[in-house]
Amino acid sequence: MTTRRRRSAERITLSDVARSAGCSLMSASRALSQPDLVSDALRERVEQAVKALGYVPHPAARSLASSRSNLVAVIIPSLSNAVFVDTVEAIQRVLMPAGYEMMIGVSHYRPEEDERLLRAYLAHQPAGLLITGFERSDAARAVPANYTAPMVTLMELSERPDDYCVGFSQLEAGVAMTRTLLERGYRHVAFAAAQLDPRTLQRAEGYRQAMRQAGRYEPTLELLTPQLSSIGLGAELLDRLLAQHPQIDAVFFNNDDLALGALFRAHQLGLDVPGRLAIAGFNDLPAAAWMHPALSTVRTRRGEIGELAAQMLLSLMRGQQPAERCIDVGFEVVMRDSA
Amino acid sequence: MTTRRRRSAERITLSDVARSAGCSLMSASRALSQPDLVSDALRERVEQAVKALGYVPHPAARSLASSRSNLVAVIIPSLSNAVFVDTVEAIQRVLMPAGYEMMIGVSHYRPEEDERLLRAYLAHQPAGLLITGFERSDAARAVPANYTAPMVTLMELSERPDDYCVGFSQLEAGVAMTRTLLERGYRHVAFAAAQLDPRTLQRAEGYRQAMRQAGRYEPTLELLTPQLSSIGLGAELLDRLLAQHPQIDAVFFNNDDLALGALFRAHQLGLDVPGRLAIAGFNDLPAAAWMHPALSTVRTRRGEIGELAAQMLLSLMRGQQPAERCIDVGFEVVMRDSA
DNA sequence: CTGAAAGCGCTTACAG
DNA sequence: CTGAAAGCGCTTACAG
Repeated sequence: MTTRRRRSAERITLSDVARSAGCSLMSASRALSQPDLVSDALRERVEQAVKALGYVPHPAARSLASSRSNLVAVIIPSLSNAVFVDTVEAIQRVLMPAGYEMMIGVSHYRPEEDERLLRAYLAHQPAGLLITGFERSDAARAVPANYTAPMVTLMELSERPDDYCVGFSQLEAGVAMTRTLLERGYRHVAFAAAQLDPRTLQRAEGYRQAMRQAGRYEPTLELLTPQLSSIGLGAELLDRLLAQHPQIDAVFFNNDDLALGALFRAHQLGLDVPGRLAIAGFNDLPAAAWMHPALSTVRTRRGEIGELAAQMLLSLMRGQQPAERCIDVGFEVVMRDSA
Repeated sequence: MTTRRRRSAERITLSDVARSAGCSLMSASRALSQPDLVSDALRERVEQAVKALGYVPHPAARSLASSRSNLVAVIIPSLSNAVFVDTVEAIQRVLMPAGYEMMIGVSHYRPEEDERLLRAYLAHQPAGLLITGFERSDAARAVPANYTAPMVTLMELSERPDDYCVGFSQLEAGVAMTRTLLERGYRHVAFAAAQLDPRTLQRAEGYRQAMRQAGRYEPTLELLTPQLSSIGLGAELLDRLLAQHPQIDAVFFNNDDLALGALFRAHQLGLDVPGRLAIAGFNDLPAAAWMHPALSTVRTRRGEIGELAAQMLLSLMRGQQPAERCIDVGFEVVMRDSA
């Protein structure tokens, strides 16, 4: 037996299955992909052959021939952020049983990387795309149009009529926590954020609007840094804020990691929270409720975002229009003991 | 112009590039994949054509024709566990610049799921595989042998001569922390664990060996539950341990999430840590050092594991033998204030 | 250094 | 309900 090229361990192909089932290659193909269009007898023979030979379809061949795939590309900024992990887990829970596989790309909050991933994944002819946020260069936004794959955006909301999305208003969430703090009587409310991705900046804008509206906005009370968020950074930001603006009586941190760090530091400094200084976070990570004092924060529904976005994508991939193009899952201000 | 089948937006193919560059299809192919074998002039014309047309290679076609791909399959048990996130991030940091893309599969600590993912990913003809742990059914272990893709195992160590791996001895780590606790004078050291994956059980065995060796082993001091680890569960396990065995003076938790929960609960109960009860964890997550009291734990080098494993896989995918087949990155017992 | 041809493993109209 | 043929976009020996 002379094979011109050695296949890795003589892969079992659909034509082996067909031969073993005593039918044509394409009947075998049909028996697997459109079983309804085939006689019961044939279907059974093919299924047995598949089992007997241990046949596994070749995704690349299928994708090349059909210009479709069972791949869903998911692009997120970070895996270190529990928010995106929860979202991805939820996505997987709905996509996997439906027979899809995920390609997860992590952009590390870098726009160029986000766009590179988008292009690279599109080349794989994914059946669908799940991407984070709308901010993207015009060129990058134009790319998906050349492909037929449906796309649902996570985390943010859009007014454009041709967008599909599941998220919540980051700006409104920023407004809501700031207002709550002001209503509780805090006068000098600082805002501290790291990373500075679009959603962070939207929340910052919300903070600004609420402060302006209350006539209490002071630009110097905003502390923004491009560094990556971490517990340690939260502690550091608290130090800086306290040194520069001893008059502050509350800090709204852009996420719980930072707020946790600030809470730890406050404890080290013997600072009374919330007596001397109130501290609030964003996301409601598991540790938030366990801290002493328990952290006040904004609860985000990232599991729901992942689940609903994946379901919407599933509809689109099946050629159905979802009931809503953009779903607002909302958020919830959760005041505990720290503010 | 009659196209028999409508391609999605008339994809630009390599033959478009060849036509535009005024050369044959296969010279174009060579100019891209083996540029050294081609004249400078040709290479430049092809490169220009690629740029002008915005050509993007079709991964499925390439993979089908060459029976190779730029996909590396990574299978981990969980993304909620920061340990695996750190590992995956490190893997991505070395694989991405080398031109590979990752398919991440999450098994949720379910052996069937782990094996299903292994088979599914293998069908994609990945260039390489990175999997977690060795425990796998014989059938599943046999599968990769049919494929040529090299495979490196994460987290554990192996004695078998044909395994590639990067990890550390989970058993030794369990022994080390238990011994340290005993040396510090704790007499009734309990062990609490959730999830019960192979690595957890190896650590439990380490605990058992150390306790037996010290003549202090009591089976009832082991609290094992198949539930998923979480801060809340840690608090719960502490309650149960305290109720059933008031005599315990130390608890070694299988991971930091559980230990953190126990620390929070101890604070709520007004329990003196480590005076009345010592608490130790495993992994050294970022929050561990910030707790009050700071958590004693076992530091694991998961970033290093990911990095070295990816580098080893890179060598193997290039056909080179790595210097070592199994790398032991070790671990470090970090005693802080909680024990 | 360059090219014509075959082939990777599958699916898709089109006939029967 | 079933089959013969063409084609998806690329790479790989083999010639020249």
